[in-house]
Amino acid sequence: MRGPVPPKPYHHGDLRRAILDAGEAELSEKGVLGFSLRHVATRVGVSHTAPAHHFGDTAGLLDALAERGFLRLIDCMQARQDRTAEAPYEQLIATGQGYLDFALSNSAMFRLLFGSREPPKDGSDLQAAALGAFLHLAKAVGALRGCNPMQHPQERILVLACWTRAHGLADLILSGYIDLPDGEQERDAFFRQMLEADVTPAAMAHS
Amino acid sequence: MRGPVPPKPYHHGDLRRAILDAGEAELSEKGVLGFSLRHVATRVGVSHTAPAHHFGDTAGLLDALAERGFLRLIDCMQARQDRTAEAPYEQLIATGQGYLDFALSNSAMFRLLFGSREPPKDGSDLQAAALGAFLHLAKAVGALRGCNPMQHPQERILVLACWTRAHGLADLILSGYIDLPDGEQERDAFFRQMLEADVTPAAMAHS
DNA sequence: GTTTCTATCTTTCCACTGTCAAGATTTGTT
DNA sequence: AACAAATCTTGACAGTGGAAAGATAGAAAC
Repeated sequence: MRGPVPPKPYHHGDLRRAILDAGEAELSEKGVLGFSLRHVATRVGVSHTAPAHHFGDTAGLLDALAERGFLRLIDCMQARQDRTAEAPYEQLIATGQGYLDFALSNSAMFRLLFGSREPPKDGSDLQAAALGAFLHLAKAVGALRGCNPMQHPQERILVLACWTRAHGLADLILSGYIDLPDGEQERDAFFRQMLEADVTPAAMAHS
Repeated sequence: MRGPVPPKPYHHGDLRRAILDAGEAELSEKGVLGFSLRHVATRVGVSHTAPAHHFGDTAGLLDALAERGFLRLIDCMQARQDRTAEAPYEQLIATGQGYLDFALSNSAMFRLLFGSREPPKDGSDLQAAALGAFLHLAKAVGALRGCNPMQHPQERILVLACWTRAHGLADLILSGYIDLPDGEQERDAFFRQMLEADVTPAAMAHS
């Protein structure tokens, strides 16, 4: 026999984290368009205005979620790198494949990070998180090229080029305009083929 | 002296087109997230349920708008090609630059086409419109390669590679993560640099 | 130990949204 | 002229985010 369960504490204790967790679930289930702040609050079991105190408005919560998202993106890239040979070029490919892993298994979050809203404000935590993800890729390129790409404009272009290739592929797959082959190995091979495709002027000229 | 203006015709006459026009304006002003069906109806001067009869629900209107959007995308690519030398490679670059022109000057529409919603259903008009845009790019690649890319899997990969490069760049610029240089010529040069960047294994290996 | 202050959460209310059902109006058909 | 179909309006409903004001708890001050 236990005593009467305390009905519900007025103060949640760790509401901010709980809302972020629920928001992440809500996002992956309903997508950015179907995202409901009230529904998130209901998930946690608090009133629909409780999130406001921690995140301001819906945009504030989405910002905080996106900040988390960039960390998860970095995790995905790193996870692929960890189970890949340490040759710098293989590490770079793995980084890109991790980028795709993230996009395919967290499509709504991916859309939140890139496709859905206004660009992050200068100096915001969100912008810093995005920069962190970019630097993770830059590091992989730097390891291959043997220098810090952020200090050489020409090298920085290479990082951007790698990024746009992985990103464009991920986005078009999620949009439903590029079909993926079945099977994990086939997918990886397809992505490598897309990333390494030689569309330089010289290569395109002759078959 | 004119007679009394008839107060307002009960039947609009060309409401479908009027709603599409207003919807396009609403979209570019408010974006996909801020898009309001009622507001579109108010723009046209009809009741808030009038669009339903022509487009079903909001998703139906957005589908119709996206269909238009793909036509405009083709127009943008063609417009660039028309004012570019006829050398096949230059035509291909122009196609990509037209893709960017569209994305930068119709950002909300671009997001509607790619980043915001469910993939188009098989057999839908929307899917056909999207295929049209893809074929336009494929044609430019085919002219350079001297064959029909849709009939050769290896050539098709090249089309997809070109597409992902232009698309990824456009999307990351709109997201605010890649800054564009000022000036039209500088922009074009930057985009050419990004598209032609050689990230093939051999090129990345040595500086 | 009591009081006061501040952060946290709830309740209530409002304007706005998309969609449904029913009715009004016009056009087209026979 | 009468009927049928298409078009548009009115009214209602549940759901949304946000603002304002009140309730509660914990922390700090005395």
